Amino acid sequence: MSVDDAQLDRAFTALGDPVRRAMIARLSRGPATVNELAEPFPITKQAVSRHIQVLETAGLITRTRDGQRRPCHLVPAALEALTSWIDEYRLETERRFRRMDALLQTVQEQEQ
Amino acid sequence: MSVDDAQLDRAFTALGDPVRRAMIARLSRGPATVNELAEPFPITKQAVSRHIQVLETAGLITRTRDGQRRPCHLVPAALEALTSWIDEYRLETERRFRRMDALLQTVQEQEQ
DNA sequence: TCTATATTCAACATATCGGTTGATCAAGGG
DNA sequence: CCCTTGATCAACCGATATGTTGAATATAGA
Repeated sequence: MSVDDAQLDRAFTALGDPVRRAMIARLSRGPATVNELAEPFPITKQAVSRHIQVLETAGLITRTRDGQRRPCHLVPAALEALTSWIDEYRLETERRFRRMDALLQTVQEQEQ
Repeated sequence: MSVDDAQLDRAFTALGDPVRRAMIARLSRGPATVNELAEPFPITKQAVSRHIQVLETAGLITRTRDGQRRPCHLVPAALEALTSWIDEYRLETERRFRRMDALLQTVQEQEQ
């Protein structure tokens, strides 16, 4: 289950901001409204509202309705898509390193 | 082994660009110079050079020297730090979902 | 219905980003 | 000692990001 390039752009860029990462951390403990998410930050509700829109556009959160509130919910599958992308290249690199180590080992044994 | 907030900013932001992600993909298959990394892209070498600096500042790559070349190498540990950050919150969310499912199950059984 | 609360929209200022061109620096090879 | 090659620095430009304030919208509740 992979996502397109533009969606990866939006998701990684969304995580590149400390306010939005703090919101992710908060939402991992349960849904929260705009006001609740805004509480820890010294910025306006409007600014928070836009951070939330960035996270939603990136697919990292979804929003429901509860009267006049719009609770936000984390989307674990979206986070998983990001770790999958990263891991593909990290694991390839680590495999390559191990092959190099093994080769070096072999060469050293030959020399003896 | 965690990294500070500003470093996470830089690393996630660095991954939020398709050119830089393509460079990461390329480097997972082995070291490459600025010219080699520039080859697939219709942009100037200077622009590529700056993308590389962004990746280096983010700690995602390191650079060695080979004569006048400056080969780039992927740093798997830096990638691992990012997946760890993401996974912490994804796993917490998934655990919470499972607790909610279990609770719902219990309630439904009570009703019968 | 009137008012308060939750959220968003619009317009604006400022900063950063990603690209360009042109100049510069550093190392190698004839 | 030149000249080429690899890479970077500096100045500039247009687009986008992040914050502000003020107005608008929508639902709740007396």
